[in-house]
Amino acid sequence: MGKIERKKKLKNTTLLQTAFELFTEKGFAKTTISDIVNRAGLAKGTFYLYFKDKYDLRDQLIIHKTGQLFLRAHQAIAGRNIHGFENQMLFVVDHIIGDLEKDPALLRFIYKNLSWGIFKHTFEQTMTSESQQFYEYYLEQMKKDHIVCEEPDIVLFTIIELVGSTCCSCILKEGPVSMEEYLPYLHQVIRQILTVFTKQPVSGQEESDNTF
Amino acid sequence: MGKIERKKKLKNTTLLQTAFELFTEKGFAKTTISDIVNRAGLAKGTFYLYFKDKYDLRDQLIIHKTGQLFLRAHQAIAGRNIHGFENQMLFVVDHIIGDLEKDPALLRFIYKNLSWGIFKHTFEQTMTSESQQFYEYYLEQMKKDHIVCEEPDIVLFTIIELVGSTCCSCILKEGPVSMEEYLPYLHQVIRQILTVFTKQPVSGQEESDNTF
Amino acid sequence: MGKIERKKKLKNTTLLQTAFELFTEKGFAKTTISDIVNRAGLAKGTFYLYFKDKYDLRDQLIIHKTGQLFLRAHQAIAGRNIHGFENQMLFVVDHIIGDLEKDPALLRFIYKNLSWGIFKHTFEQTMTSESQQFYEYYLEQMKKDHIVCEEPDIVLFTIIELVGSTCCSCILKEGPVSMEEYLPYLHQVIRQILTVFTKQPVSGQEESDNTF
Amino acid sequence: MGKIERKKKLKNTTLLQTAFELFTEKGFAKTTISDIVNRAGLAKGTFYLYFKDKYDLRDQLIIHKTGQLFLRAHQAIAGRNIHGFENQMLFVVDHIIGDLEKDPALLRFIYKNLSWGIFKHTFEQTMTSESQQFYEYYLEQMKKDHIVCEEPDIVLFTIIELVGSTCCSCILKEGPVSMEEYLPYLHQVIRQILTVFTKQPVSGQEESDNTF
DNA sequence: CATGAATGAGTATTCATTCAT
DNA sequence: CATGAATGAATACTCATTCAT
Repeated sequence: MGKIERKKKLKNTTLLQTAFELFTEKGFAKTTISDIVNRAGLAKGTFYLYFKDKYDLRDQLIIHKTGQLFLRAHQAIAGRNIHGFENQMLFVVDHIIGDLEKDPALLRFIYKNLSWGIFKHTFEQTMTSESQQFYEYYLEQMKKDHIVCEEPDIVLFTIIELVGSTCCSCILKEGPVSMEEYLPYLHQVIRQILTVFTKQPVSGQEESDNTF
Repeated sequence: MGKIERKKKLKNTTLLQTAFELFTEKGFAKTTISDIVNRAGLAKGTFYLYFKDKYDLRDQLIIHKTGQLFLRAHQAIAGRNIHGFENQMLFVVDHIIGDLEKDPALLRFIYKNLSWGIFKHTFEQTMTSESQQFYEYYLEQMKKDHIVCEEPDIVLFTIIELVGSTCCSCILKEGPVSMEEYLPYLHQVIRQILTVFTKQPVSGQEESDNTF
Repeated sequence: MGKIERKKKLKNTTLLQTAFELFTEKGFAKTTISDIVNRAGLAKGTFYLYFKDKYDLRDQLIIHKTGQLFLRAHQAIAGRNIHGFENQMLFVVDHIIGDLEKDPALLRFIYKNLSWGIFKHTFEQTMTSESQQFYEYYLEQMKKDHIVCEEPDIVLFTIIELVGSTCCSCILKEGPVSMEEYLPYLHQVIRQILTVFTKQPVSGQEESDNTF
Repeated sequence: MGKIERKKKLKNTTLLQTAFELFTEKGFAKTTISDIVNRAGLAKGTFYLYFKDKYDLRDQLIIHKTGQLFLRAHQAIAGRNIHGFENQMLFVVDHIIGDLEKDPALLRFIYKNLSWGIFKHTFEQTMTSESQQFYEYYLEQMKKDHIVCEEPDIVLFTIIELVGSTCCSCILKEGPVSMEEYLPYLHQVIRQILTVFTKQPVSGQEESDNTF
């Protein structure tokens, strides 16, 4: 019976994967269920065995894809030796922006829902592991740096909203500036946000603690 | 023949107005051209005399409605005696948020396109007078306060994106916090942004005025 | 503008006619809107300009077709010299049964809704002229024969229900007997019904009156 | 292995029972095989082990349910002391009408197929015991009352068709009259039919009883 | 300019039926 | 015998757009 379960899982994944390809290629609105199942090599009816409708699939996909964005940034930082919470956050932001610049279709798909996946867990049990992982990493790094933050959620929320929103304008639309031009300012704002809402430890020891 | 001109203008306005009602009532996707012309009391063909398609109408409407949002805030401030650029900006932000809280349907319609109207003019001639007025007011107030700002566009852009984006999450979605809870933090971030990217005049005369 | 009206009327009729052909050929359930508009040479959307859906069309058609059944019987009797109300009624019944025997597909379509069209008018203003004509003829003939009937509706209703129902069983289903065998019995029952619920004039003068 | 037989019988009954519930709740057309097996707690494939398709199931059900209608009337009469064939027939008719008035959903389901179950046996071996029982009771009672009837089938057929057909119109549709108003007339017609097609025994004892 | 009848491509969704397990 | 995942044909209905009047 494990065989059937595995087959089902595979079909689910195939459907998600194929749909994402088509959504980024032709856009969500112009992608039909037929397109998806045709490319996935499945029957139309099968789609409805796995998803309520196109919107259900899209929402699952947005959460999954935003989660991956954070996950990739999270994984990338693991290999580097980046000291200090602030620098880590900026690295993550840069990494995400880099991903989105390379893949504007992904950005268009996620649109301004960057923060969605991250804060779903606040209310629901079913945390998407990917974004949940990043969220825990975020809290952990604060702790490691002995940073005291009364409202870590609000700080993260503010940063993500700002990044997501400005990315959309700078990369996709004719925002007032290009992402390249905007980046230094964005960095500065993020630094300010972190400075204002967190209390850095007084002494300098933390630097040595941070080393890993 | 000014009479004909006036009639045309009226039809245009009626169409915009009716469409907005329907968009906020039933959502953009679920509103059909038929719905619009039926309620407007016009013929289907007439729609195409005034707009290219539903998307054209929507875009005009978003720009118009975001413009009005800024215009109303701008007009509201005129009656008050609010000193200091920062306080003025915060008043404007609060006023806009107040409007959006009262009318979530409007927020849903504008979605995260708050900054759209304001920066259209950067590239196009056809500036919507409403948002353009606010933009000029913004620059003027900076000048009045002898504030030096190298990139006023970027500052404004950052603030508007942040406000628009967080409004959507806090008011429409189950954002991590309610707007009420978030507002103090939003204020603080905006103040920081203004502080960092502008240079206040050296002398302290105004400073004392600003104190409240 | 009469031209457009005429065109609309024509399309409505074409749609009704074509649908009836298909309903009797393939049955109601197996006939699709596509079938209908294809054969009618019209566009799919046009169908919905004239009918709410397939069921709306069917109901209009049943009323129309039952009406015609009565109308044809009514017209046929005009040419004959049939004396006496009872004989006239039996002629009408026989004529209708004859039509239905010749066209079992029509019978299958009308199914057991023979009485529908006749008694719609009791409640609605919009009487289908065809069946309404017959109803008036029915009352008129009673009057001419000086027949007193307290509940002419109930008498007619009983007869029509009996005829419609037994026709279905004898012609379409494997009723206990064939229509041919059943007919004499049916006649006798109808005669009984008329005898019991009406009061014939006492004297024999009426015979001469009836002559036309 | 009577156990297996019993299990199969149970599933068959469950399926019939569940389907009937759904047919009367949502109508035949709107009830799907999925609906039926879901509520019955069986697998989809199992349905096809017991019935050819939905129509097969429906037909079995109509015959069964019409049979029960006659059976219940038959059982009810057993407890009473109703003398005379005519009175017995009227009691049966009233009992059936009573049942149908209490359960219009059942009437809608049976529609105008009341006579179906009764006369199936004329051709097929597989007589549904329920309706067959009534048929035999009907013949027996005639005999008991020394009633001579040349075509008992036709008499029964006429009565059942009339009852079924007028019930549908009076109870379900906006027939020209309500069932309550129609009932006396229906009784009279049935009495007439019995009178005309049967020969009462010469001796007058019962005759006087019957007269009312 | 205005109309609104006609169009027909386009799409989501359902559901009876099968068959490998 | 029983299951239920998979199928995919089948279909109703919508709606933006056009164009003859």
